[in-house]
Amino acid sequence: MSSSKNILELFDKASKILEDYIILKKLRRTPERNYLLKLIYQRNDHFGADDLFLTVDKERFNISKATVYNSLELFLECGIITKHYLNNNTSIYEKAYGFKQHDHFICQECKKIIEFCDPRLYQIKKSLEEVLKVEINSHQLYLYGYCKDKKCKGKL
Amino acid sequence: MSSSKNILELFDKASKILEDYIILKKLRRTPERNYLLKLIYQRNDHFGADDLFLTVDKERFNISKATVYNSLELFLECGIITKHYLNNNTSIYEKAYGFKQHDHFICQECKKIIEFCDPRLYQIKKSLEEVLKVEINSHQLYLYGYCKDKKCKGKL
DNA sequence: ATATTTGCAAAGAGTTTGCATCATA
DNA sequence: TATGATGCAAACTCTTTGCAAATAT
Repeated sequence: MSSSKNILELFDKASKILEDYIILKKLRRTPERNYLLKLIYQRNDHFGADDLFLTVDKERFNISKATVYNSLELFLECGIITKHYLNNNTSIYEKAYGFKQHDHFICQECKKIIEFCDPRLYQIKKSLEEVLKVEINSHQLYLYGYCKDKKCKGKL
Repeated sequence: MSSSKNILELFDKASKILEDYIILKKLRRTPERNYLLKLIYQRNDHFGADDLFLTVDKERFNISKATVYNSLELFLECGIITKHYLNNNTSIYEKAYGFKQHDHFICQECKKIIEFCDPRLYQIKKSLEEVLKVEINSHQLYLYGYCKDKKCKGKL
């Protein structure tokens, strides 16, 4: 979700969260992970593991797919990125720290993703916790349909 | 979502929908598809393509995975089943005709799925259509958290 | 007769794993 | 120096595709 906050500042805070997590779990700092996190916070889209892999500057870093997947997993664990499972059995990711939890509308024709945030969802979640007798700590809502872009034909 | 209606009756109506669709699209009736649809309406869970494949009575039918996938695709097209993309990049399906559109809570510990239905979601969808200037024709809402089953340890 | 649907096997895409090497604490 | 992390390649899983044979209309 777009934000007026400085990207660098958010990257900085995400880095600190990662740092803390690394200390907590007695892991190790690596240049690969730092670089990947920076790449992620530089982009403003939903990207796949392979998209990220392809944007690695091959002159400066020799980063393998395994490392990309390992790093994404770690970033997920400490909550600085989120992961979505869209309609083709592949995962897409987006930076999460400093960005409001939000949901997605996906155009079935042109695949455009529109993000939105509706506070009423939180009321629904709260009341469902009681009704279902569960503890809810996250959600993903996907709306599917057709956008009305000139460029998009929409439903025929 | 559990329903008090007769399973056979629902299967019957789903079959008719399929029948109409087959005529409309000038496709052909096949015993494989009929059998698979019956298998689907006999079960009450969320199943993968392979789960369905494995329940085929090998004595009576020699059904390939390709046919399973083809059939599921067709059933989806005419709306008698629904498809979900859960957290491991595989698809699960469930019968849809005669069952209320509903959403899912997934326990992160024991993977149990609890279904629910909240009418407030429809209000949200309606108003988002105006705000986002889109046409919404379906949605999927997944809530994640911990259930409070005795059998489930929940969050540690 | 015609063209859809099938089974089979192979290909494909995305992700995970095994292992030797590297490098951080 | 002990162990976590890496790169590489192979393995794996789920899904799709190509093709010849079967079958519904």
